[in-house]
Amino acid sequence: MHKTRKTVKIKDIAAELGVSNSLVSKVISGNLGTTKVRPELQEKILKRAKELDFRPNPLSSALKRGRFGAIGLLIHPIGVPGSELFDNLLKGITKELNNHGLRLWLQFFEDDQGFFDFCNQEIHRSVDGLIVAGVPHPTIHSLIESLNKDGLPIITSMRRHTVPNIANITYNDYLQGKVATQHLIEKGCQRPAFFTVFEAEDERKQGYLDALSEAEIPFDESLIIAPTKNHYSHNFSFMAGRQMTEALINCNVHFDGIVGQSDMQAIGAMNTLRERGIDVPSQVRVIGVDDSPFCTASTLPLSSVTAEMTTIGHELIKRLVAYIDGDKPESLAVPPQVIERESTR
Amino acid sequence: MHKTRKTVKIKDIAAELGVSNSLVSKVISGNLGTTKVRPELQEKILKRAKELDFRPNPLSSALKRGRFGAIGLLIHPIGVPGSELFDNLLKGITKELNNHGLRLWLQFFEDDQGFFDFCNQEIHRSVDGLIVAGVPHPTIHSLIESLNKDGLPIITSMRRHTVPNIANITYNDYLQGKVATQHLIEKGCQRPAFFTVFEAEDERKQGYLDALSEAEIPFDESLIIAPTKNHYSHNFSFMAGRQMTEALINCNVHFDGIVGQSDMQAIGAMNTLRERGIDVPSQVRVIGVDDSPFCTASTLPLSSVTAEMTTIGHELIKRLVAYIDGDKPESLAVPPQVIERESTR
DNA sequence: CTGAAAGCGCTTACAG
DNA sequence: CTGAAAGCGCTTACAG
Repeated sequence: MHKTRKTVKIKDIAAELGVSNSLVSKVISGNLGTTKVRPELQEKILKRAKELDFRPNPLSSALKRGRFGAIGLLIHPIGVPGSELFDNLLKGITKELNNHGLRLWLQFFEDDQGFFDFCNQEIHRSVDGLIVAGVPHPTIHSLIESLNKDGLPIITSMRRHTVPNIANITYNDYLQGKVATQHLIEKGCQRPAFFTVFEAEDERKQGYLDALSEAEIPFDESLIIAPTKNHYSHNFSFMAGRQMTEALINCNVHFDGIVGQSDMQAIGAMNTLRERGIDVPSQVRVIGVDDSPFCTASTLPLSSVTAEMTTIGHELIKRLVAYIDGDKPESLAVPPQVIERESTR
Repeated sequence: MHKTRKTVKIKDIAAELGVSNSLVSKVISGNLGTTKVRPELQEKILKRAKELDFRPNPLSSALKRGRFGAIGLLIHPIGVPGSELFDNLLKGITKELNNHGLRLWLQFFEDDQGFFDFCNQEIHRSVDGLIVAGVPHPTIHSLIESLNKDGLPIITSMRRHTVPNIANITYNDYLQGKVATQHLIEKGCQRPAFFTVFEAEDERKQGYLDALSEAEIPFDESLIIAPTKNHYSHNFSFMAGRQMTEALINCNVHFDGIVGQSDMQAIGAMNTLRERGIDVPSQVRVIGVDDSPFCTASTLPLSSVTAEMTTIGHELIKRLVAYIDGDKPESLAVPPQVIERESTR
């Protein structure tokens, strides 16, 4: 066994100064309550505590208070590889947690089983609140609901299939589609194509349609195109972007812009366009989604629409903290920004 | 305040079954010690605990046992954006932690101040061991050493400037340089160029030199090239790769391969080569480092050498767990793999 | 075979 | 002005 850590305890200080444990605890925590203490004694206690670098054992405090001073983050790590969406979320969460003096328990889960395992691991028994993020399968929804009903404050950050009665904070698909399209229109596009994904509903597509109609540009069905294969990792890929671009060209569709569903798709599109002798941005302007590191790594820097994951992280914590204090939070879809680069200049 | 969570406690079960708290605790934890219990009573206790979904409060157990059942991870998140090195590390760590039934406290720090703040946040008072990862400034070394001397098991995962007397687990720079070069030589390169970075010592370069000499290829100084600007975020960038490639071409250096210091550099190089009408891989073979998502997103898929971050994560936890149990661990530099793609075929 | 009791290190309502 | 005492929910050496 590793050498045990020596730690200063309240009773050590109390014994040394000849006062009670209670007084030391109260002075140090600042929770005097009805207690009065002589300023010079208070001073003396604080001074000694500082000298000894005393810190209350968080376990004992938590046990006594019934608060853990911690929140749990349960992540289902699906996302476009390299997009850094998850990294930015984590950055936002940890930063905001520090503002509240809270700590973070982190756990990943790959599938439903992983989520059930988590519930068996009792992390939810060690936190004051929980965030569940990712694109998990709806089978875990009832478990999330039941944890919440048992009194655990929970907020999710899921893209689809939100849990009934649980606030959800995520990016704004609708506005992402809309502002990306508006950006192309502002730059002069009259026939922007739209890459879609293999899904029943697509809010981004609605954003695209609304942007067109607000600009009084007639909608042409042939400008909407989907990948040929329905698999999550394929839908947003480089190859999907290439395939859809090939398809547009081969079908002789006239288009002067492309709204991708990811930066990877958009870069795939740019490469195909270039190979076919079509210039970006003079002949076709291209914009992606996520504002990932790929944008500045491609041959021609790619314009993109942000996902605002850092902001989402901040909001998750702010609202979870309020929730723990009794305010049931509202859902939120954070509006995106357009980041303009050479691909749409 | 949010509705308090109702939880089943040991004494609830004990009261209900008319036995002592002690017996319930012992039966459930499986630590009977010298205690004997009638099988049918044992059965009854376990059955009821299961029915009520009883889980011991981890805080109480930890307080009593003096073990927290948790380890801390303190990350200094520098790394090539989009490389996913950090994500993979985290994946390895969390997976291995689950095997040991341990939980993870996560904290980021941007600079020295962040590290000191962390130490004020007492996370190290709530964990059985600590991992410090990244490329932090050496000013925090003494603090790490002193935490360790106070009895906290610590392992680092740092690239340079390891802390004296603290085991360090990271990727193997030397072998990365060597196997990348060997791969190019196997593919027929006789004059591979080597991108270096703006640093005093460069283990990868030594790997390159040894690979050449083992293959009896004479070393030509003009094949070694560095970026023109010394800034961390520039050293490994796309633009650095372009600049170094331009420089090689402009100086009329004859070369038939490139070993990059990152995938971004290598992709920058491939783009420049292509623009200058030089074919990859037939005229110049290119290989990167990190095996990041960029490799399959570039126009021509890029061969790369892995960083093995998931393995590093596993090893960190395995060794930290052993350390907590009393075995002071050794350092380790995990050997890389070559992932062959079109850029070196 | 089983339980009473002490204790992990705090916090706080209550009594002087 | 200050302290004794109870208690958070477990665990375990010890006594029957």
